[in-house]
Amino acid sequence: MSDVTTRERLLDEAEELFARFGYEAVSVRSIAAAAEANVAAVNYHFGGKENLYLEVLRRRLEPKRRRLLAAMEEIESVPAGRPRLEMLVRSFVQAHLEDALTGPGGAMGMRLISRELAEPRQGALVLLTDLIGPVRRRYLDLLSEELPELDADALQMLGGSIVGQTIFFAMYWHNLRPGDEVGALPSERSRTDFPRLAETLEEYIPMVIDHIVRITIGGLRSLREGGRS
Amino acid sequence: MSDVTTRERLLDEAEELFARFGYEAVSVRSIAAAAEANVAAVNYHFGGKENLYLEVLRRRLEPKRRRLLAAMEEIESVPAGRPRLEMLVRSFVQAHLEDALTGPGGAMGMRLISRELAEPRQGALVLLTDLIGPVRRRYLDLLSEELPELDADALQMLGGSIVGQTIFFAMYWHNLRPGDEVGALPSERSRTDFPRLAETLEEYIPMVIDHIVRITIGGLRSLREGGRS
DNA sequence: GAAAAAATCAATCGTTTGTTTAAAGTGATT
DNA sequence: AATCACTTTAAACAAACGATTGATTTTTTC
Repeated sequence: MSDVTTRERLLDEAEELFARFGYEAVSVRSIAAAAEANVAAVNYHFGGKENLYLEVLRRRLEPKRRRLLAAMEEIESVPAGRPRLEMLVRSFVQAHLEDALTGPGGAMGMRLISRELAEPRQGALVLLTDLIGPVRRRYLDLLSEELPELDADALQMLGGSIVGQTIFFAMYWHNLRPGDEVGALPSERSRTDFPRLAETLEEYIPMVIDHIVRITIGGLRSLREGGRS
Repeated sequence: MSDVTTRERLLDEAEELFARFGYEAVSVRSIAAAAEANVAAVNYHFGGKENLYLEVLRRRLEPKRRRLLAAMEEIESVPAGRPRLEMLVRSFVQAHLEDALTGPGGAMGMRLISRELAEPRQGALVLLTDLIGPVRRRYLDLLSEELPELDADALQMLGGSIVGQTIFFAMYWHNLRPGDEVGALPSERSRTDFPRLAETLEEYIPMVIDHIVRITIGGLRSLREGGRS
């Protein structure tokens, strides 16, 4: 039939389904059906539903990891200073958000991650921290180099602010932004009065990146000044 | 047996289970068992699993809504200016985070909400926007009054920054912060090298509130200045 | 205290779940 | 053409799922 292997089709369809409905809500049968494969194919190729999920997660996380590492190496070649600090924040947000553009199913990666944060699965969270953990440590080291006056806790919280905003705006695009409900009546559409903010991901992403960078850099300034706001 | 009704026990246990494992992963049977009730009790009192979930959600959302409304009315009695702006941000973060302290099962509310953001259920998201939506609109109006130079999109994004950080730090406490795995070996414990940041919620919450407020107010300043950086 | 209403119970309904089995199919190597 | 490892297949498995039934118990109402 098609030239892509059953294994790959399973991964692709599983990713989409897992991202849309969550691990528990997706049955092995629905994955197999979407991939036009036999029910047993999941167990044959991956050894179970759980392993398939982990493989889906790993496949999405690995390029993100590499992208972050590449961005950090590029930054390390830049002399210290405020532009470097801004580059650091920007490249981090960019690396996460731009994944939503790469490839057809790329938009699913962030959903998977945000879901994993809200509903940590035994083993999946370990995989996540194992893959991303070292990058995160190195990133914090770079941040620390740039902001020696902040202690470990303050750095961690700064990182949390960046990650939190990034994940939220990713979730906003996928889950909160109105107007994409297929088959919805125009009256039902946009029953939430959230603004759409942007029409395409291509405009949304730089918009969000600029916003987060500006908030964070500005917030950082008041963090360094130390005093009451 | 106990003086609390079966209905209430079902709500309590369902909340805990839903928050910990997600809607799909929790069976009606496990809820009934935890509440020491019959399997049919869920259908008798709520008319199905889905309705029980919605009721759990509503019960958590309602006090949060009232708290936010009360906070806003208090703020409206304060003259405009920067302290009022900071109050606005602070009270919002506080209202969300402090819910994690009120009552025995209060910590579950935020988990439910963050999960709902990552995995929006048909109908549950409607409930959420119906209950929170009007409050949000009023909050944005207050923000707009304070920041007339920002357009609707910028205000929405500012709100996203606040919500994103708040939710992340709530999830961090529950899901990422190491050290609370019951029955875990000391070696398995804190396999993630995330800092604990605080030992109790009582110290964690003001710490996070201060951080978010500082970041946001500082970031806002650079947002108002408009120019680069 | 009898009648009515509300709540709880064990038992069971028809489906669906993830996984396993053994047989059949496939394409390359010998 | 035979052997081989690899893949796909239909069928079946026990277990668990949400929901329902009709009988029984508890509580309320008059």
